[in-house]
Amino acid sequence: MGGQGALRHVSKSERLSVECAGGDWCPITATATLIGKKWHPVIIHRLLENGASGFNELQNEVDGISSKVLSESLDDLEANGLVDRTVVEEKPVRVSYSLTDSGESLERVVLALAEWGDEHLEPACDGVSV
Amino acid sequence: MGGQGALRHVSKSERLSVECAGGDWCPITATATLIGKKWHPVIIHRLLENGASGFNELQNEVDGISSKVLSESLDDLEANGLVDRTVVEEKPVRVSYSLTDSGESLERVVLALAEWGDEHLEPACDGVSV
DNA sequence: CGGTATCCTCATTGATACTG
DNA sequence: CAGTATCAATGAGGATACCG
Repeated sequence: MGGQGALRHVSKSERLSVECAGGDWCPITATATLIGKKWHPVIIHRLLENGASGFNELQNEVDGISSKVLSESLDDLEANGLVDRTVVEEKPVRVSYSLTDSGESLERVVLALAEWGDEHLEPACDGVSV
Repeated sequence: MGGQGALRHVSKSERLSVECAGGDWCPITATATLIGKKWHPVIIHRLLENGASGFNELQNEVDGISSKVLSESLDDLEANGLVDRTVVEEKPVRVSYSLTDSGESLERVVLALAEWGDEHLEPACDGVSV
């Protein structure tokens, strides 16, 4: 996948540096806008952990999210091709949310987020580093 | 303050999974709250790229940010021990913002963000434009 | 240069309630 | 189970102006 074979010979960090410089489109801001919606990363993380889930199932796992916000988030995520919504025609009818390929590729990001927070923000432990 | 006691050998992903489950403190949300402020990741990225920078210097590099928001962001970042503010007593007096150790450790996160956006959101693929 | 102080507006959330 | 509808509250972000 990722068939944009046009780019070559420029190192990734170089490109990123240039792209975020100013005036240009910035992948960081773009991504942050996409998944920086407060609940999005958690939802994705849950989906990553548990695989396909139903709506209420998801709501239970996220803790604190309202159905409205979950619905909106899912909507947004779906619109951006990150999650897949499938209606399972059984009885009772269920809806299954799962990550698309693109969504799964966010694992690195979400994990990076989680690990950093885990290492630098732990609440119960002593103060933050100096 | 070592009082954490027994630190079991639980895999990292296992811990993260548990921590984000529900009711508990969640490192993902916590981190997202910290650096998900729309401009924070970009600021950090710029600092990562260019090293210590002055206020206006930073404002120029970020493109589009107002002094107010930059000020607030920097404030927030500093309060969370991510950036360091140093007044350089020269002439003319300057202020230098740089990343703390903790801030630099965000490189993985920011890079993950940037790379993902670069690979999945490229504007040319979408037909967005000025 | 390096910020603060206002004011204003739009986006997002949360609570609650209701539906198929 | 899986949402949608409303409404009120919050707050982040932008524009502009001003100060040391």
